[in-house]
Amino acid sequence: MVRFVLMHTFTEENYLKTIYHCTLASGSATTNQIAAATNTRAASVTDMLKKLSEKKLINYAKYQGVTLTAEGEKIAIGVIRKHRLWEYFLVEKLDFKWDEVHEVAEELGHISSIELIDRLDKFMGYPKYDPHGDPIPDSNGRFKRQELKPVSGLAVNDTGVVLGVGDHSTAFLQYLEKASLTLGTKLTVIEIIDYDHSVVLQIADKKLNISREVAKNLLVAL
Amino acid sequence: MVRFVLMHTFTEENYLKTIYHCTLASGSATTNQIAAATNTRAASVTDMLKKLSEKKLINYAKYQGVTLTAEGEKIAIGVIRKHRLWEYFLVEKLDFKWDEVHEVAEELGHISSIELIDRLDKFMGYPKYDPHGDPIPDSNGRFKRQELKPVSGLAVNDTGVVLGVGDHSTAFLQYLEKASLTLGTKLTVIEIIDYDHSVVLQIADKKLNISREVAKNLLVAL
DNA sequence: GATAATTTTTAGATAAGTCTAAACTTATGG
DNA sequence: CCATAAGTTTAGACTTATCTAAAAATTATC
Ligand SMILES: [Mn+2]
Ligand SMILES: [Mn+2]
Ligand SMILES: [Mn+2]
Ligand SMILES: [Mn+2]
Repeated sequence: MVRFVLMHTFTEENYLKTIYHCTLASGSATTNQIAAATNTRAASVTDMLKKLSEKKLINYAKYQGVTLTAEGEKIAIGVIRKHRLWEYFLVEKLDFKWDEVHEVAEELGHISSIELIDRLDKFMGYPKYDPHGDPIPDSNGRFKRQELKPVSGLAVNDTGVVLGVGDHSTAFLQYLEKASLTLGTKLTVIEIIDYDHSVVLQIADKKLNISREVAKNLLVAL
Repeated sequence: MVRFVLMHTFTEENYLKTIYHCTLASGSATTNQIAAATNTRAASVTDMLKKLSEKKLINYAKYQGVTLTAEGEKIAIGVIRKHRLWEYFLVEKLDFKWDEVHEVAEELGHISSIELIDRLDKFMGYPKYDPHGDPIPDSNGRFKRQELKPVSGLAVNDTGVVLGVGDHSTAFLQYLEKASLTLGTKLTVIEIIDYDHSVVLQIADKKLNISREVAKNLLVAL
């Protein structure tokens, strides 16, 4: 099978992507975080960190966690671009639901051809956001991060439009689907229950109560 | 990354597909043939044959070559279905040329999801032939083999329509493209040169001389 | 039918990625 | 400020897929 010069393995790309996401989510990427996210053991992660460090894709000092180098980040963003474009394709062209696409896109996102992904991008009209509201980097790796707030951060009478999720699990996405809390939904906070911090929302002419857990992972633009 | 129960590795699938193609092309699949086709060494092939044999995907007896079992053939045809559907997609939807798609489809053809490929098939309207004229198996693995003849097998005054190629190399496909010998072209044999067995064709209002080598790999329906 | 040429298999290594168990650092809280 | 917990790394092993070199089997040739 084809492997191009300067190509990185499926596995290496996966680690880089994971490090990127960990850093974004929690400000840093530690061995255990990466192990949890990649479903491997800490010892395996350490091995890979050494390898990526030698390839100058991450900055690594024993026991100190890691950050991506410019080159490592470029690769990570490339993988994320592929992943999100494929998710968009699966939902918009092949009629998958938003909770069904992540696993398949995980595989598709490692197909090496850049030509392929650029043509796919063009075919779909250069979409800006994936089915979960996450921004799709352009072919130069540029994208705007949306300024989104979790519903748990809103006050009573605040209004927002659902534009993203903080949890991409099938379970959460299916819950939202069922509750009609899909992307683009406009909502207003009616009440915040003291006892359990659950939130009562007004959506069109209906009221809906969501738990704090849900509120934290439901992201809106004001 | 996801690996399903009863899934086979990328590599195993590749060997099965290669064995299928060898058997079709030359009636049998030998260690050296497989090694040449997969760009590996005979010793590596032997190792894999033992493994596939243990999994009951091939019938293997030392020194005697191999054949696919029913299960092995089913997997091979599944991979071929994916490969050809992706080639169709690349040409019809993403505007790749027929000589550019094989390598990319080689990667895409190993994405595990059956759901994906069935939806892709539907999205494209259940195409019957890939960009090289090869039949695309349906979701039950069924397909009709076309009865095609190489132009080298025609006699003077015979007429045919180009519907397939015997050589899928970039070089050959580009040659055909340049010579306007694309799929669907109608041709008549005007003359067969004794000296080198080259063939003079009448195509619309033009004459074209092709070598015996080309004539052998240009497949037509009468 | 013996010998030479070809093909295939075995033996022994290597590289990538993973694991468990044990050792080592760093962080914490009494 | 040190003892223990938590987090990380090392050591050693395993699996998959590959290789080269050498041995064995098959096939072709005289
Ligand atoms: Mn995803
Ligand atoms: Mn997504
Ligand atoms: Mn092909
Ligand atoms: Mn083809």
